Amino acid sequence: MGPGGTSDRQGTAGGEGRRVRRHDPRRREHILDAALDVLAEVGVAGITHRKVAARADVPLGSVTYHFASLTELCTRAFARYVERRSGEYEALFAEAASREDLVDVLVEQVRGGPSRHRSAVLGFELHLAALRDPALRALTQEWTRSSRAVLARHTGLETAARLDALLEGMIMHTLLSTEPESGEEIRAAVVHTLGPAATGPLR
Amino acid sequence: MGPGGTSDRQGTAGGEGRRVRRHDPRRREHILDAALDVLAEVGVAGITHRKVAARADVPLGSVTYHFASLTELCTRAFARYVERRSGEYEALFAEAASREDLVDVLVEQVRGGPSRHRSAVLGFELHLAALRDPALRALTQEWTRSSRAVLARHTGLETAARLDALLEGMIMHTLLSTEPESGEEIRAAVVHTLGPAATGPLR
Amino acid sequence: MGPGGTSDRQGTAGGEGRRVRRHDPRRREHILDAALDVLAEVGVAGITHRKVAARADVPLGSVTYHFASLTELCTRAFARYVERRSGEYEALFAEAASREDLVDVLVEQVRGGPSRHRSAVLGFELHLAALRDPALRALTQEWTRSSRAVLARHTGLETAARLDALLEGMIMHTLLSTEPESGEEIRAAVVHTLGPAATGPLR
Amino acid sequence: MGPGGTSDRQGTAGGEGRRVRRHDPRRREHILDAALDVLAEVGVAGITHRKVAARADVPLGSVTYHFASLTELCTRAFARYVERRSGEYEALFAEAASREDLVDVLVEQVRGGPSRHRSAVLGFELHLAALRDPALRALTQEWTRSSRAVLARHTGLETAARLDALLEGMIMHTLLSTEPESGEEIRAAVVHTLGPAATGPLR
DNA sequence: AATGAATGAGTGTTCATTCAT
DNA sequence: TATGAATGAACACTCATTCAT
Repeated sequence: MGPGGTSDRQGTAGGEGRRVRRHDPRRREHILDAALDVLAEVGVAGITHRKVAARADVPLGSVTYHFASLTELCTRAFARYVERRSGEYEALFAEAASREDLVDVLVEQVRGGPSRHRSAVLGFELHLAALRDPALRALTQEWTRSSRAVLARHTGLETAARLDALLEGMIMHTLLSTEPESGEEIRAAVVHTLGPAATGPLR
Repeated sequence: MGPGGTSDRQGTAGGEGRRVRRHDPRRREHILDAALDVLAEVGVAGITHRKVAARADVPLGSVTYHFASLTELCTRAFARYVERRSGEYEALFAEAASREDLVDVLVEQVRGGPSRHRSAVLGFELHLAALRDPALRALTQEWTRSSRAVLARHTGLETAARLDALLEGMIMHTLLSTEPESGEEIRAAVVHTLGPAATGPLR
Repeated sequence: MGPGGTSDRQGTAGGEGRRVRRHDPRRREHILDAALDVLAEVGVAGITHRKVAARADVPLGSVTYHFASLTELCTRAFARYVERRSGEYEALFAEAASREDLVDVLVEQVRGGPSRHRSAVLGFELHLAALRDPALRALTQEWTRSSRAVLARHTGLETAARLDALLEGMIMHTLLSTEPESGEEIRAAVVHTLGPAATGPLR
Repeated sequence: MGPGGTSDRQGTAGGEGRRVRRHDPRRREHILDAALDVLAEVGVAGITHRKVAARADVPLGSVTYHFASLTELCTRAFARYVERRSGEYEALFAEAASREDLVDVLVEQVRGGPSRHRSAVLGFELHLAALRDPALRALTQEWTRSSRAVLARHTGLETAARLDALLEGMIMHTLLSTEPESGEEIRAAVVHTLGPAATGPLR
């Protein structure tokens, strides 16, 4: 789509006068969120400046102005994702008081819903991209470290690592499975991986 | 890239006659292998007809002649990957006679080497692509089914599913980790997931 | 001007059906000539793929297909210029039988007309570009060598070199001068630089 | 380039306070000198506001604030060049007392060194630009007039014009030649063009 | 007076795909 | 059957210029 395209927002149409919106201090963050949306939808393989600009309802030039390259945009967007997701993750498990709570939360993570779906897809996108871009490796390591730390508070370090891997694999399989995986199997796997009740420092 | 390009094979010609290779019945497979190489290197995000043609040392037109679209090329290449990988996987575990053998093989899968690396990357590439392309979903399901079946011959179905997920997660983590994960932790996780010795139908 | 622009030639308009013109074996040369036109008009500073395509009445993709980069296009175009100009130059002086003829031809070179103008501008354009691009240096050296050789046939080598430099400077000054330089001064300068009649090997 | 850029001066800031330099009356001239540097390096073809701003260590906005357009910036920069160069030229020849001195100075002009290189490149850049921009024509005429006047004080007008042209051509050839032209040839050409000793009004 | 933020036009280039041979 | 030539759409990115502050 060129500058003369029809789906750009610079047409003369639209009586709203939606024109002047200079000096939006949140513009950068706004663009990053749009980039995450695009990444969730079409992945690193499909992201373009134009898609991000359209999603953010921002001129194309604004995206290239705020981020020196598409690569940098992706990197920053993924960083935002990790930061945000780490917070959510922490909050999620902070509320788990009993072992049963813990299991419930873990199962919920795997079964997911629409919002979990987006988050999981972004996570895998990041992991795969990090395989080829060392600059992203820092992010995946930070994410692994922080998610294990959260789990370890309930289970001990060794179990946390196992659990982390198990979740990663199960989430992917769940996302790909057409028939919804029965909750029972997931629960059984989680419980088994958690091991005997006394294992963790869960009071 | 046209005749002005620098990386094409044409133009310099030379009298060697290395030009005529008409009617190569393996041409199709040759191209698919090249496509897998490219996918391993740059992923779905970076694959192009031209890169595949260059890798296969084949004219650009040959790639589009044998495959109607880039998407189809990727799909067929992934199918080839799954087929081949399934065979390897089966062979790998067929030799495991004792529980100890089984553990060894599993650990080896995770620790991987260069050749495992390529295979793992392709696997994740396929999984991620399948999240968005239903046509690929059939492949991931076939792969999951077959790998679980192989494992189940040693462990029972339920354990196989767990193990499968655990491997998936651990492989990804190992690929991304900078410091080489200690073999001990991997072994411990595998053993724990396998459960008490008597669980499986391992004769 | 984007793909949706109005001055591109891919519009649906024009009942002529001027569409199919595939397989023009002279396409490359045609583009090079167009590039020289553009270079003469707007210089290295102003040349673009699109201007060349428009001038050649050829799709944009055709230009990038035949030449890997704009730099290569310019280089090849300049090479074509030097080759052509060398031939013209040689022919021009081949006809000069007497010393008077020689002077006439030289004066004519400086006074120039519209066609000389274009050629001179291209020459300066090439010289300036060659100052920064070593790849073009080969062309300017070839041109200098060949033009001096042509002159030397009438004057001896040393005089040829002087004459060559004098012409270069005078042509530039003439091009830039608003009032048309009197032919007399030019002639006097040429005669003086040629030196006493007996100098050259002009029988 | 925006905040995402890597070569901008902002962002890293630091507490040095190297930031406030308001009301610098020499700012304009500073920018013009930077523009000349850029023109010498990349020519009219490559100059941009950003490169000039970077070279002058000045905010981008400062360049567009002081000069209404890039064209105007170039014009003013070239004007500065001509003015300065005229002064230098005059000073150079003012010291030439004898005909031998004169020849020495002229030869030195052609053989040049790094500083002459820059100056010569700028001169050719200006000449070529003036071919297409009548606004610059005034500058080249002024430069031609003044350089001829300087020479004419030693040689008479007619010889000055010849000499001027010869120098222009020889300088360009020297700049482009890979092997350093022998000083002898240059000297011989200059002496020949100067003509018999008595020609000029050189006391 | 001065500048950071912003944007629309346009650039070089890549590439999937089509087509004549 | 196979392929070199061709092309239109899109892409990442640059930049002159404008404008609010």
